[in-house]
Amino acid sequence: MIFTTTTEYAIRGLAELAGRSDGRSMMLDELVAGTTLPRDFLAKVFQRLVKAGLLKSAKGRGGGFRLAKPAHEITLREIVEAIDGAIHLDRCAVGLDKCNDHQPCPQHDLYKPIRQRLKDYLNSTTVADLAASLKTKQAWLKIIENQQTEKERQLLSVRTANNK
Amino acid sequence: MIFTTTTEYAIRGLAELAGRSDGRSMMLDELVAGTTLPRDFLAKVFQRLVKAGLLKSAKGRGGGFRLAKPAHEITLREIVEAIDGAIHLDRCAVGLDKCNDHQPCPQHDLYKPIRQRLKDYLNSTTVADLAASLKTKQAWLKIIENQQTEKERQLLSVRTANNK
DNA sequence: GAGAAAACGGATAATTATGTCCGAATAAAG
DNA sequence: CTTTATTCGGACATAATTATCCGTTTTCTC
Repeated sequence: MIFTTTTEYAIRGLAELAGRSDGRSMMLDELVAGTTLPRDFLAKVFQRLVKAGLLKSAKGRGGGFRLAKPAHEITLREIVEAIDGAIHLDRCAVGLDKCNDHQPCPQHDLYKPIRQRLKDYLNSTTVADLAASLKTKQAWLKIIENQQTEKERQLLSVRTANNK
Repeated sequence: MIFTTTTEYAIRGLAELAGRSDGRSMMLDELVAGTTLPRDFLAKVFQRLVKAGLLKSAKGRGGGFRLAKPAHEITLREIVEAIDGAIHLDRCAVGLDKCNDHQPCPQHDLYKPIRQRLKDYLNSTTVADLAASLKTKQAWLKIIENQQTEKERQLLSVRTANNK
């Protein structure tokens, strides 16, 4: 509802890159491995990010992608704008033309605080934050998974005992 | 960024209906007159709203559309869900699977308050609010327009004086 | 009952978003 | 210089969204 799938790929791709590259250049195949990111489509997305100045790329053997600046300096807003163009949160729901902060309508003002919080979030959240979140979550999922297999093991041993 | 164009048409159409029908049935041609709403597409959208129970329709001569319940009882959320299906605000930005309130990731929690405010807005804003906003804004635009033509008139009279 | 006026429903077209493929350009390694 | 490995760029394919059209059904009026 908030991001297009293309934008979401950009976000996820950058988060993976920041979280696993340790600052060095990383190839697409490497970056995509172990994720559900679509290789070829992400290639297109990354090309756009290169042109937007968020990524740097190197062709040929040993090439790949790396962030054009530190992860904590790349905001969600920059990513969204690189993909979708300037953010168009300024139209009000009622959708009459000529509605902006200089010519607001009542709905415009009602919606404004929400819009502002969204903007704040987009401006203050960086690729570094996303990478950290991604790592935390992956670790967390791993724990869950282990707990489940442990449960299955116990369940299985009980069944085996009953079948004696 | 928030609503699809189809949803926006639904919102605008309902706002026009609520603001101008005085509770009586209104034909599409009448409702669309003076707006930029696309007649034929809106017809499709309204059909969906009828099926969703937000509108009632009458065929044949003297037919048209009317709200299925009072304007202040129809929320933005109902409209959005009638068009886009159940709201899917529950995925986090990082977009890993299995992310929801029971299995959150850090980003999920950061984004949660924003999501909540959006939901509150969708739940608390009604067609009656939108209709009122629309009217206020139209009146306001009218004033602006008059001010501008007044300015042009003055400017013109100055020019005429200079050309004497 | 005939004609007119309205929403309904299905078909189709146009546009945009998403996804795939492949040769070209580039760079490193042998 | 040849091979290999990578991104780049364009072309193409598919799917979803948005938009338009037209005959059908329903209802009112005369």
